[in-house]
Amino acid sequence: MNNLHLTNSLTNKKEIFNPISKEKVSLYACGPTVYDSPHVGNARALVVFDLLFRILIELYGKQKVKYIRNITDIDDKIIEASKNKKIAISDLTILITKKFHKDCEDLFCLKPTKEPKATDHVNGMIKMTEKLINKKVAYETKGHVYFSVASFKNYGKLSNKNPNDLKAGARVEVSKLKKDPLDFVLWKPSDKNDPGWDSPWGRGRPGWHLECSVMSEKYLGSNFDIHGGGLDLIFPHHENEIAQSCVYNGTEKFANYWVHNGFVTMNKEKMSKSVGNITTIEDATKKYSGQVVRLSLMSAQYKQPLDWNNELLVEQSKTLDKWYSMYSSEVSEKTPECFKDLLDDMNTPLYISKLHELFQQSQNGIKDKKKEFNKACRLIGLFNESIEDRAKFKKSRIEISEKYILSKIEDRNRAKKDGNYKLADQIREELNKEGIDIKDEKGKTSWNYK
RNA sequence: GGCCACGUGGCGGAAUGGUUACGCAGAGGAUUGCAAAUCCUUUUAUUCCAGUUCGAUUCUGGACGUGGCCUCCA
Repeated sequence: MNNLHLTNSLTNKKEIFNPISKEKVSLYACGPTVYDSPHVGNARALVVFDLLFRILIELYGKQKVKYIRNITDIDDKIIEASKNKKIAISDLTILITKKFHKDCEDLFCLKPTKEPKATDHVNGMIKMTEKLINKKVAYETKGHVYFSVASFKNYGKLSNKNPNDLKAGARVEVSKLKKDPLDFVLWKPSDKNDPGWDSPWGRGRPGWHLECSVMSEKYLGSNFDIHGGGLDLIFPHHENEIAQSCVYNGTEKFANYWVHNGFVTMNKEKMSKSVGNITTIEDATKKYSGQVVRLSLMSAQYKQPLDWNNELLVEQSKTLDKWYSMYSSEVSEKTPECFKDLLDDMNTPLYISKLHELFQQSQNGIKDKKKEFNKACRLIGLFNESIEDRAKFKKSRIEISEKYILSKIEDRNRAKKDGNYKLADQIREELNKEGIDIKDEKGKTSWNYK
């Protein structure tokens, strides 16, 4: 496979990816709402689109790919969280944004080309709302502005939903201000104490969907290549984005390809804050390291569910330990052969199986395979930390000192010399329990953090 | 109720109209004082029923099961 293929949610089919221009390839991914620590579910989307970014860079060149990932820093959940935690909104959003950036770094995600914030684009959102009202697809009632879904003929195309079915199945309390239960908010009034901006409809704040329409248009144009996000954003978020943007821009097409990642689950159930079954990225990376978390997130193809459990993490940990024995700063220049597996709708499990193969060939000393293996690992964001840094991380997890370890090893070697293998084995086992691996090779004893 | 995805060996997880995935675990061997690590060899699978076909795990239909969206969510 020489061309990138992606499953396009618009058609629900795997399609050949043809960018609008090879000189300017565009990717927009929905970023976090900064109200609470990001969890592993968020990490999956982060890693999936980071990987897609890397693939596009490999294909078209770093300078030619634009990757925009927004930060939602105004939202009802943020207001609520700031009240509950008794923290000022700006303090909260700054704190969580910092945490998010730390998580991105720990997971070895490349920085997006731009990371626009919603609050920096409120004017654009007001302008978009005004234009939608002028175009008669939006209406104002009592300081609220709604988008009229009935005025957009393609509504439901992305999520494969029939607006009539949606009405029949509506199980949410519908605001009386709406003309139609399906209509969604572009602008709403803010209470005195809540954040708000002056607008033609009074002091208020934007609806959630609006920001992505405004920011994608500003940085990528009215028609761009790929829009990504989690499966749960298809409806209503992305559906509403399409409706707004197409009417606003007067275009038929918004994003040409929609790519959606599957969920991380816990015991087969979706990991989500509302269910309460979350692991934060911070906790996961502290316990297992960012690389192991990253590798684990790539162990299933991005559209499939991925169950998060200790066995998975332990297994990937072992794999990475093994692979690190072939770590090298000498990296092949060439794109590895197995890159084609990534081109096939980002088939990471197949790609990883090729890494195992390359590892084995490197181990067996086959020419240039070690360089190729190192290149292939780096291509998907692995091997970004040196052996020393990795050892440092492992060291941070154990309590005993290096001095103590060395003295114990000396004790053990003495016991071995004396033929007291029982004592030697006992010492080895003790160190093992403390998180230290011992090996005797060619008459020399070496040790490593587990 | 509407729509969608999925059901592969002990576990995770790819692929495929006929032929080895891969990893972990298990078994045997090399190595080792014994281990560990590594290498070599190896056992185990396509939910059920019907159809299309010379042949189906793969295509079609149905059954059963699991999960998701339809409300904030990655």
